[in-house]
Amino acid sequence: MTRPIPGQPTEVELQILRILWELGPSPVREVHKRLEAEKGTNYSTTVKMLSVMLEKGLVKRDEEASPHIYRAVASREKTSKRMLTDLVEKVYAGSTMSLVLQALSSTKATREELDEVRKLLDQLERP
Amino acid sequence: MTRPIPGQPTEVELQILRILWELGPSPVREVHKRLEAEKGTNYSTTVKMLSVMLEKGLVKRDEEASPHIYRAVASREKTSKRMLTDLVEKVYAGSTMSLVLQALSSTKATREELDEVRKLLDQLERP
DNA sequence: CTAGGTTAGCGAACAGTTTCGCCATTTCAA
DNA sequence: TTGAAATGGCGAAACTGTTCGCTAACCTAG
Repeated sequence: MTRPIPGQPTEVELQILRILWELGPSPVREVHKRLEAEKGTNYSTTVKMLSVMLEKGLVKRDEEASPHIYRAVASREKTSKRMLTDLVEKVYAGSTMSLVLQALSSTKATREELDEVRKLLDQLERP
Repeated sequence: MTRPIPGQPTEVELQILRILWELGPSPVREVHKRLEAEKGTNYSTTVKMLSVMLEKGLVKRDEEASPHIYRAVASREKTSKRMLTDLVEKVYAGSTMSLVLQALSSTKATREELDEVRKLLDQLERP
């Protein structure tokens, strides 16, 4: 398989990142519990994936502590931004607005949420 | 890589879909021209990818015509919607709004574009 | 009709991802 | 202290996606 965009997290890597975002810095055991619940994989797999991610720089770990504590390097926001940019490029040849409109029109939102978007739009228009 | 969601287009498949969306129904040769320009791959590769995509149901082809004419089965909109849903699930555990806000705040938009979003918001609020 | 180019298809090579078995090391309770 | 359990790591197998060489079929100009 080829993942042309280097550094982009793969499927399982993303799954693990999400777990780390939710749990905060955690030992392998904690990450594994979640991962196993989601897909029934082995403890070794979790260890291995984390070590791969460590090499790629997707996570860091505190080796002083025992057991080691892992944490995501990039925030959820940064990661999603990168992934969004990537998706927009791949599907819409770069127009983020097309995607926003697409996303908005295909979701059920509460009035509060829509207001929040409006507020943001106002901010963007007069900085 | 494992792509747990079956039928989701992979990297190159998406690249080809975008070409088909732009060109409309086309023979392999046309698709290949673009793909080669983008990444310098061989004609055989394009043929193979299209046949894989045919099996997956991502494209259809008119076999009467010679050369065969390929066209994307799913529209750009449907595909992006599915991919967005997927991304939102993977990164935000389901909250599309988080993603919209994220996308909006990380892009440069013209006043016209922002107005367009507003218009959509109005529509959504009173149906 | 026929040589040369175009089109289609197959199978195998290759590369990155994911999985796990097995072993070494560490930790901790009895 | 020592044995059982937890932790960490390595390397190879299994998978999937991607690429292409080779061959067959098929047009088409001469």
